[in-house]
Amino acid sequence: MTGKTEDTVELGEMENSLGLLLRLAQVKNFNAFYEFMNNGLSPGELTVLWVVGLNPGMRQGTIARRLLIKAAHMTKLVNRLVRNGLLERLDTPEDRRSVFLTLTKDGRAIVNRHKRQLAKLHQTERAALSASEYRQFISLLKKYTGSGNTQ
Amino acid sequence: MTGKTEDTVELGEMENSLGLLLRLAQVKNFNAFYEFMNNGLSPGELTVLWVVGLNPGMRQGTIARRLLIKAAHMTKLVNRLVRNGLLERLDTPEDRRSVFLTLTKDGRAIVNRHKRQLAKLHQTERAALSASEYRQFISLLKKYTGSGNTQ
DNA sequence: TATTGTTATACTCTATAACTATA
DNA sequence: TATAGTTATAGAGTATAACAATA
Repeated sequence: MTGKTEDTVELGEMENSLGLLLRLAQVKNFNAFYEFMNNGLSPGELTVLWVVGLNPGMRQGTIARRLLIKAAHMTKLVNRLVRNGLLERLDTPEDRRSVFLTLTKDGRAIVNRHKRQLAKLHQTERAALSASEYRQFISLLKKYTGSGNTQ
Repeated sequence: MTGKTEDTVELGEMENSLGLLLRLAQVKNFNAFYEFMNNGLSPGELTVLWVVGLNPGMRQGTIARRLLIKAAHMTKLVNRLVRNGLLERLDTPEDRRSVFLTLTKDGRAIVNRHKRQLAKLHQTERAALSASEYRQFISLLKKYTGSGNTQ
């Protein structure tokens, strides 16, 4: 199978570059996502729906900060999901600057469907790794990102 | 939930989602990149320059496939780098459809400067991890992405 | 004055498809 | 016919700044 139709690309130190590897990993992960999750939703949209489902009535800014989504983009993303009937903005007397979010019935249905597909996706995602390697991979990612922190 | 715990976002199973963690990691990594690499170049541009430097005269399509850059985007990226005087297209008699790439003098200077800053960046990137954790992190990323393969 | 969210602009990257010029 | 690259279009995500309403 070593047909040498494709040249071997020398990467040097870049082969151990965290930045490049994270990008390659994300592309691979995106492909797996779109293969298993044909909801017509992007990973970002689905994540926001999921988080609103677990935190009904939470301010959109709080969610955006946790997911490292910029405020301007969060507005567009929420607009899209509201337009598609998956998300609702709640007007609140508590703080009338804020926007509080909740899922619609359709939104909850999408999240539940996603939940059932999540297992299949995870199974595919870790095909290249053993169970313990996968656990460690997740653990290191959490440590690197400082996940668990509020911000 | 009576007493709203301030700003604590519940993620549920999403807390162990490879996709979300990869995104959070990439944002963190991008921030580190822009903090240490003030070349006016994006990570993608610098990576292409680096790879061309290590593989002078290679076809741009070959490099694009290895870095998972789509052909259409690669064209724009190369145009930008050529316009900025960092990259040169070589016309070749061998296959006149192909575009072969090489660095200009300025391009080589940028890559060398980047090389010296890479150590500092890597030091920052692994601040949250021990040396052995960092090594394992890289190793797992390579395994997950199938890095080492040509494609 | 500071904060929450919105609007506007611009740029990077992705995804497709149609196109050219070679092979 | 197939391949290498280009062009065009659309959309997602990011970054920044200016802005309105509210606190």
